[in-house]
Amino acid sequence: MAQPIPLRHAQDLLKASCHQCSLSNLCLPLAVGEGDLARLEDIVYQGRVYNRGDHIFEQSDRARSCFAVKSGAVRTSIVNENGDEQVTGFFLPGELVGLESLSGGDYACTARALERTSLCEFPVDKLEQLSGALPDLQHHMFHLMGQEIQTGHQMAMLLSRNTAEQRIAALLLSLSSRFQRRRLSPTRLTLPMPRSDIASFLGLAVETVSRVFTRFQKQGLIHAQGRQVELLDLPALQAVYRDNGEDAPRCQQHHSQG
Amino acid sequence: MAQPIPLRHAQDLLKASCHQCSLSNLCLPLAVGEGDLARLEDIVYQGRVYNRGDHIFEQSDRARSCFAVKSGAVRTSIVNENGDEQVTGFFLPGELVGLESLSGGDYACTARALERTSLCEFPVDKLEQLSGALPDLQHHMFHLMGQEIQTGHQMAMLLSRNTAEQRIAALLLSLSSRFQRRRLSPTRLTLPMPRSDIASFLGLAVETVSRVFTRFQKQGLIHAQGRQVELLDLPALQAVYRDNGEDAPRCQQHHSQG
DNA sequence: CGCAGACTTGACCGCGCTCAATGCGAGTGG
DNA sequence: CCACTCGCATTGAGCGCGGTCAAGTCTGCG
Repeated sequence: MAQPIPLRHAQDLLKASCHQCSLSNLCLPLAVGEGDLARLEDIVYQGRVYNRGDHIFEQSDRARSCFAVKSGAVRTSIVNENGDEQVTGFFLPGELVGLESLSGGDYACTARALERTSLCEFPVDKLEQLSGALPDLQHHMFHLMGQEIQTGHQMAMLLSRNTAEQRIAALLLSLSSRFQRRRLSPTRLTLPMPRSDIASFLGLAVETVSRVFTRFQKQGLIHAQGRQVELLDLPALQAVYRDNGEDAPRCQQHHSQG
Repeated sequence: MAQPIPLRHAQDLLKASCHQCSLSNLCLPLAVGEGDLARLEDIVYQGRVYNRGDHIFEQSDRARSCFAVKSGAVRTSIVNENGDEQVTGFFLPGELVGLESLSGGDYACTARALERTSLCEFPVDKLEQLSGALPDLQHHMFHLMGQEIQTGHQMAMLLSRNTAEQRIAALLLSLSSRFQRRRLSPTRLTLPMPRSDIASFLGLAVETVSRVFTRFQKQGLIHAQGRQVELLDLPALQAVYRDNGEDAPRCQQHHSQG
């Protein structure tokens, strides 16, 4: 996190530099050249800190900004007309939250900090202006949004055609590779979210998530204690994700083909 | 593919004008002023015609263009490493296919014509260049992509928290409103896709789709004969989508709350 | 008219949901 | 230091939605 920064004026704090950020190679700065980085720093509010549970933006509020995660973790969720909530995404350091706010209008989801989290804020109007001026930035924004769309389709596939075990394996593998991108261990993770968020995100009941975790543990795939998870056998997890674990088709399983 | 159009020079064929297109108020032209429309027409290949089943682009091919549907209908699908296919979207006249190709790289899905279909093709590189020059166009592209992301989240919600009846009601209502946008009847539709595509899109078995259609018919909500569907009671369909139809909670139903 | 592909209908059964009870820290006050 | 509580996580019992398998039925087309 970003606390031990020497206390200067708030101005300075908000204008800390992307140059020094360890995530600049995962975040927007990677899109622009050295010369243009100053212009990006010019529109960003850096280093805002949120505590666990703090709301970053709220569904139906006017969408003014999108955010890059600097440290901590964020979850987004939507509430439908029925009143029940679904988690739509988890965001780790280096990732952008609220890209869909570039559609203009209001936020389509609510974003909350899952733990102590610091964010950089990009006002959408300025980001749009700057994208018009910097082709590389525009290209990168298109790239990110395109990827977000693809992620959505992958998610739809996961939710509609895969068993509970496959969904959870997929989530663990996704987290693993995203931890690895940040040069953290891909096998020893601390989940930033409770089981209930995992359940909501994957379209399962909490009980099912819990049961699958214990099943994986008994099979020696993971070692889990609360939010501390060790992935003991990545290839096996990938096999679970791909074809539900066993090559021997013991019996018919849910959703075997379409 | 492009046969029964009066034979002129290919040049003329490809440069038919957005000015005259009845969909210009649903499509990209709506984003740019009269003066800039020529520049959009300049980069578009108009009026390419595809027959039912023709592939428009293929997953893993180099992503060169996105497409606007002029008439007919398109479906996109992805094939995962397991080899099974999932339909990820249906596209009707006025809608853009392959927006996620703006991520650069390869197409993440396959697009096929569901019936005789004509499309306008926008090369992504030129579209990107032009977006840099025309802020309104860039804004609109961001808008469209942001909406696509939101649609994905809605889809995830539908797939993970809703019953078969709710999913099918939602699809029918979606089609209804999209037909209405084009000033067609919102209650008498001809489905452009077979049941199997509906099933794949909604994460259901074909048999289930069929059963729900007959159930809806018996309840007087729709009248369906093959792909001809009449929506007899839109409010009731909306009620089904929202809370599974009945105000009396007769018994516990799948996914009642999260 | 017969064949193929799309759609429908029925029988059966399993995954994952609901309901309900229990285990397990962490924070609080006596 | 322990009793109490509250949130989170785990475990068990029971059952329904929707999937698979397997026949039909309908429709268009050569």
